[in-house]
Amino acid sequence: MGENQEDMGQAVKLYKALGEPTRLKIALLLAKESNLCFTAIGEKLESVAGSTLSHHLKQLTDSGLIDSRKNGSYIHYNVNREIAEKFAPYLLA
Amino acid sequence: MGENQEDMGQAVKLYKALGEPTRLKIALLLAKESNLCFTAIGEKLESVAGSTLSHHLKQLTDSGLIDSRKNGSYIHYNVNREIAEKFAPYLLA
DNA sequence: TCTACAGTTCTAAATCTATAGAACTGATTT
DNA sequence: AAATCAGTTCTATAGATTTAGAACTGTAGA
Repeated sequence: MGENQEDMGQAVKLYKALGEPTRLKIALLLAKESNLCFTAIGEKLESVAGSTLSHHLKQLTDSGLIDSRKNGSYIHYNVNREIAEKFAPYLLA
Repeated sequence: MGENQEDMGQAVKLYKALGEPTRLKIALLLAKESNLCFTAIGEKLESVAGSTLSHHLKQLTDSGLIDSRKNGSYIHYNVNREIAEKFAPYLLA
């Protein structure tokens, strides 16, 4: 087969991350607007607690779909476009 | 935005369907070999009860990712390639 | 230094999901 | 008709997931 086990593991994580409405929204937000930080993302979602948002962002970054860069006390998030194209180009459409 | 609510709903269902190891395996199996029927799929997975397999196939078909065609007492399954290309081309790689 | 802000971790509760056994429907074969 | 095979539905259970409050860490600013 063309696919190996590591890929399968990453794919499951990534699709599981996207298979939840709030996280899919976050991914779509970040695909549209780069470099949003934690608070900015939270403001674009209606009523999500900080602890919940943190949990969702962790799953998305753990899957490899989004990258984070720390700048001072802010963390900026971006979609990893190479990964998105391979696994979920719908995000970039 | 380019994405509408219906698309979001379908996308969540589809990614949720793929975000589980057994279902991802099924999708990869079907991407590689077309027209497998229920029992043939079950045989390619190690130890999955029929009721469980039925449940998984329902989720995959409900998401639109796989199609089913009844032929006598058999049901044959196939990946919907148009949907796969848009949402998860990784399956076809 | 003290306060405020950005984000994380801990803990707990409610909900959801995966799983399979048993009983079922409907088509096929003998 | 009776038995068999393909697949579904019902029911129950163990485990995972989502959610948020509270307490926390680290950075920035007054």
